[in-house]
Amino acid sequence: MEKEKFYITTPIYYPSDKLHIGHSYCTVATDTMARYKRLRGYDVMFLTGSDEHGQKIERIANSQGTTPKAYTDKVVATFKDLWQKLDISYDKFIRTTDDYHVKAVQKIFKKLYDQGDIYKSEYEGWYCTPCETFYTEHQLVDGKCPDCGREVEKVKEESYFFRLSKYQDRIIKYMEENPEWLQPATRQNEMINNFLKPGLEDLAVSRTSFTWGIPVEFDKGHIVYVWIDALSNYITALGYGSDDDSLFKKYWPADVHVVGKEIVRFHSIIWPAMLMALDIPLPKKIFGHGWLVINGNKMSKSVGNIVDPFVLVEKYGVDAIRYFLLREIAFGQDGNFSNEALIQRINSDLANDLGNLVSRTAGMIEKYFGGTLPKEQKETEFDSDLISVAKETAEKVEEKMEKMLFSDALNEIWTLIRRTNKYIDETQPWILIKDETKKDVLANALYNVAESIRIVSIMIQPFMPNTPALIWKQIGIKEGEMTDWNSIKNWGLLGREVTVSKGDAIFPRIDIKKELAELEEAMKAAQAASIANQTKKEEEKEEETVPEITIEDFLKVQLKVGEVISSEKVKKSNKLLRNVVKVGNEERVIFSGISQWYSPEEMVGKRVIIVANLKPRKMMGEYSYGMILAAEDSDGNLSLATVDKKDFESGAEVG
RNA sequence: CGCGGAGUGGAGCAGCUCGGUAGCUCGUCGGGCUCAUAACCCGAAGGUCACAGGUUCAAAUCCUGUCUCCGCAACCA
Repeated sequence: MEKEKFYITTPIYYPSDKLHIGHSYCTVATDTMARYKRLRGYDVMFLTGSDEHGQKIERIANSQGTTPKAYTDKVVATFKDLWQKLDISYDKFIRTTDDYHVKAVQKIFKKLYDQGDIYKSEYEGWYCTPCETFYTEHQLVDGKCPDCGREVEKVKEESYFFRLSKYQDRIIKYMEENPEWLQPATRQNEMINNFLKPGLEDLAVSRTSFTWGIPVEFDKGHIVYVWIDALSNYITALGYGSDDDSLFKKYWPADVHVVGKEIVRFHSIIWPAMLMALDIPLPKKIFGHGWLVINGNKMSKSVGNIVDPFVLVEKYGVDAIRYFLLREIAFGQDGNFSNEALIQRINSDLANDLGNLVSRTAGMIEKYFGGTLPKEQKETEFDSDLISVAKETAEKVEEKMEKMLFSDALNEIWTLIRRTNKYIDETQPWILIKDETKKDVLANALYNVAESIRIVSIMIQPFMPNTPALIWKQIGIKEGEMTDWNSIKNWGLLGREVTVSKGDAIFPRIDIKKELAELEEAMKAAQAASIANQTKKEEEKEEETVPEITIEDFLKVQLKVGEVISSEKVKKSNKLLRNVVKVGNEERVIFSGISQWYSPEEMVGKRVIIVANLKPRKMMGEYSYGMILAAEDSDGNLSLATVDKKDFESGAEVG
């Protein structure tokens, strides 16, 4: 009989930056599912990759004095390195710069154009010449460039459009008829309410404003924009649009696209519309997972709370990290990441519960029987409950895994681990050993514990690729029939004469206090290194580009001392303070993006230096009259420029 | 009234679709045990299920309203 196929994908990641623990989380989850399906006998295709085109990459490469291809080659190498460290068992890694992908995308584009699903038109936008960037109406800030604040000019850019609107009703209908299609269910409501019901607009699918991308074959100057380029990776990776599409025929439709919640929209609206247009079946499922948040905050470079997976793996090993990610966070929801929680989990679940169970079992078999259990064994009254829990666990784990409820599945496995620890207490081997006539009972008890460990070790395989082998070595079994998934439903498969060889602790306990301190430092060092790298480059660039000015230029800027009369946080903004500043006899409102470093209370009474003749600018619905000066260090921390005499006259000129 | 998510014992979460004894892990306290990685096992304390109304014999669960937090967006002079 031919194996059933299972095609699973991660998003393809954008190499504008290093990958962080959030990307790792997504990929680890996908990998775990892939491993699980392989264990269950499926013919699995697991795809991941990189999305390498676009203006941003072009710019970064330029700023580093290199080519986009050379730049992405470098970053993609670090992707692969990370996946290797995390034991990601992908079957294929697609790069959107791969030539088969490029050709296939061109074909797709042409086909859609020929059949009228793509048409040429132009879209109106705003162009900032210095930044060489297009903006849409709503991206503008007070009618100016959101990047540099300069004037923008209205331009029409020629572009190809995909008839997204045409597929709107079909997508809504599809979602309503297949409520399981987009998981978790709340995401579907979001899509329908936010995007589908208000109405879809046709989608601009080409650009002429940059060149790093896949050219539209029949219209030079146009580059295929991200939608068609990136999304089609899921089919081009299988050879769709190439001479050999046997893999595509075999594996498509995908069984599940695992994606982050921020890109659910693309995968549940644009991608299905494209597939409908191409007359290709839709993926069977889209799973939008949540984010890892750090102490309740989103991970972000500007906050500086990026967690580096390399550091963690280095310190605790892959299996512990993988376990933590999948156990601690309910898949589909946001979850907290913290070093404390990580170590807590490692100590309590891995070291105490699992590691110690293996240790004490191997220890007893060695100590009481010299390493091998005798054949003569006699049942105890506690056996049946342990055995039935083991059987139930196997069923429950399968149930949870089908729904990708990784945390729940692990929870079930740990229930069996705890039950096994309890069984040892119930049977009291250390008492039995004192009675020569009860050797058979003792042997049986230890056998059951070993058998339970065997079953546990099989079920944790998808989550922890390395630990099972360590356990097998200790309880004396080899990979094969005895480690097959189906064998977990078969209590007693392990030979009665178990031979152990006690080794080192699988998961040593961690001194939490000491470790936390060390970890903080390692993270900081890693961060500092990467930030230093960046800022160095930025500084070099700035030094080059900031021209000298004359004293006349400088005198155009009117600096004055102002006294902060009152200050309040601006609602809905995480950086802005609204300050009322007294400058001489007048009071003016000045907004300032410093609330991360200064509380409103602290601000009041400060004598700050302001730019007094700055053109007023509307922010958050109100005008700001001037700018409060602050210094910014290399980490982005701000410190206000103030005058050092506390009651210095406000309104005084600075120069 | 932009959209969405969340508010459950000290912490982190489950339960809410299909109303009916509030559950799990960690932590705390007490006990047991000693084979083991100061581990394991048992027990206890601790919750007006954000708040206010409503439906119902019965609401954490359904309905209405309010508040707070988070994300998207906007902004970050």
